[in-house]
Amino acid sequence: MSNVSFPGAQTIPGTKATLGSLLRRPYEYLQAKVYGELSARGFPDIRPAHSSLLRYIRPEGSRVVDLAERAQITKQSMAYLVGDLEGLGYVTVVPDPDDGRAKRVMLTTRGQAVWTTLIELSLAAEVNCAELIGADDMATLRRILQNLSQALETQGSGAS
Amino acid sequence: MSNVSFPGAQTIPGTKATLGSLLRRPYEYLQAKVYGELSARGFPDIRPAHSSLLRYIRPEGSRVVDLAERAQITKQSMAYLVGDLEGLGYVTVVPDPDDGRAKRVMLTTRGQAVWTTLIELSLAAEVNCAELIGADDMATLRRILQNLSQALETQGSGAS
DNA sequence: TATAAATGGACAGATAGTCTGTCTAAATAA
DNA sequence: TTATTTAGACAGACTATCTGTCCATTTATA
Repeated sequence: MSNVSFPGAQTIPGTKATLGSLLRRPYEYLQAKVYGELSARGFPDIRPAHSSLLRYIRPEGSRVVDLAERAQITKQSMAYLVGDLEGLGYVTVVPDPDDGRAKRVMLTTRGQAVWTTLIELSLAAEVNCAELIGADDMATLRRILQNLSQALETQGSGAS
Repeated sequence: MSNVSFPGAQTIPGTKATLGSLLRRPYEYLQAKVYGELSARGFPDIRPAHSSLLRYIRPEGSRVVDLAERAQITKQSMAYLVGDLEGLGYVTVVPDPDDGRAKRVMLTTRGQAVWTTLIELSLAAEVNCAELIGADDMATLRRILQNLSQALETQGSGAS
C-alpha cells in the first residue's frame, strides 16, 4: 500500500549519478510516503511546508523568530505558516510572558497528535527502508550521514 | 569561501534525528553550494527549479511531456520552466521532425555550458564532502544510497 | 533616567513554481 | 472515416517563499 512511484533514472548515458541525486531520491520518497500516510491518518491538511514549523517547535512553545531561524526561512514566511496552522487548529499563539513584543506558538492537542504521528510515520518509513537494504547498511548509512551533517555544520560556521 | 550556513540541530531532546532529516541536511547543503557557485561562475539566473529540466534533458533534445514525466511534475509546470529557460537563452524549442504535435527542447551552447558546469560543481561538492568523512565512507555512502534508490524504485513500480 | 538602538512581530506587495481545467491540432486506433 | 489519444497552449488559481516598511517593546548607553 501507499504506492509511491519513482522518477526516471539516468539522464545522459555514461554519467554517474551525483551525490545530490542519490540523496534526493530517497528523501523525496520518504516525504511522499510520510505525508501520504499522514493524510490517510486523518491529517489531510498538513503539507510538507508545515514541517518547517513542526520540526522545530518545542513543547514549551516557540517564538516566531526562533522557529524561522531554525528552519532557515524569514520570519515573515514562518509567520505565514503559523497563521496557516493556527487557522487549521494545529497551533495557538499566546503572548510571551517574558517579553511584551513576543508571542509563543504552541501546539494544540491536535497539533501534538500530528507531531507524534509524523515521528511515528517517519520511523515506520525508515524501518521499511531498512528492510530493503538490511539493518547493517541502514546503521552504516545513519552513521555516515550523521558524520557528514556534523562535519558540514562545523565547516559552515567555522573555518574558511 | 562559499560559506553555506547550517540550520539548527535538534528539536525535542531525546528524539533521534529522522532518516529524512539526515538526508535533507547534506542535500540542502549541496544544493546551496552548487547553485551559489554556479552564480559566481556566470550563471546567476539559473535557479534550483531549473534543475528539473536540466537534469533530464537529453543531448538530442527532449519533448516537454517526457521531461515532465521524468521530473515528476505536470507538463504545464515543465512548459513554464522551458519558457523561462528559453527566455534566458539556455534552451531553444524546435518542431519535432517525427511528430507534428510535438516540439523538441534543446540546450543552446550556453545551456550546454551550464549543464557541464553543474556536473562539475556537483562533483567538486562531492569531493569536498569526501574530504570531510573520508573516501571510504563516501564510497560506502554511495553504494548504500544506490542500493536504496534501486530498491525503492522496484518497490514503487512493482509489488504491493 | 532619558534617549538611542535592537528586536519581535505585523502588514503590504511581489514573485516563483506549482497545480487544475479547458482547448486545439495532430497522430493513432477502431 | 471517425473516434480516441496525445502533445502542447492558454487561463486562472494557489502555496510558499521573498523584500520592504512599520510599530511596539525591550535593552543598552550617554
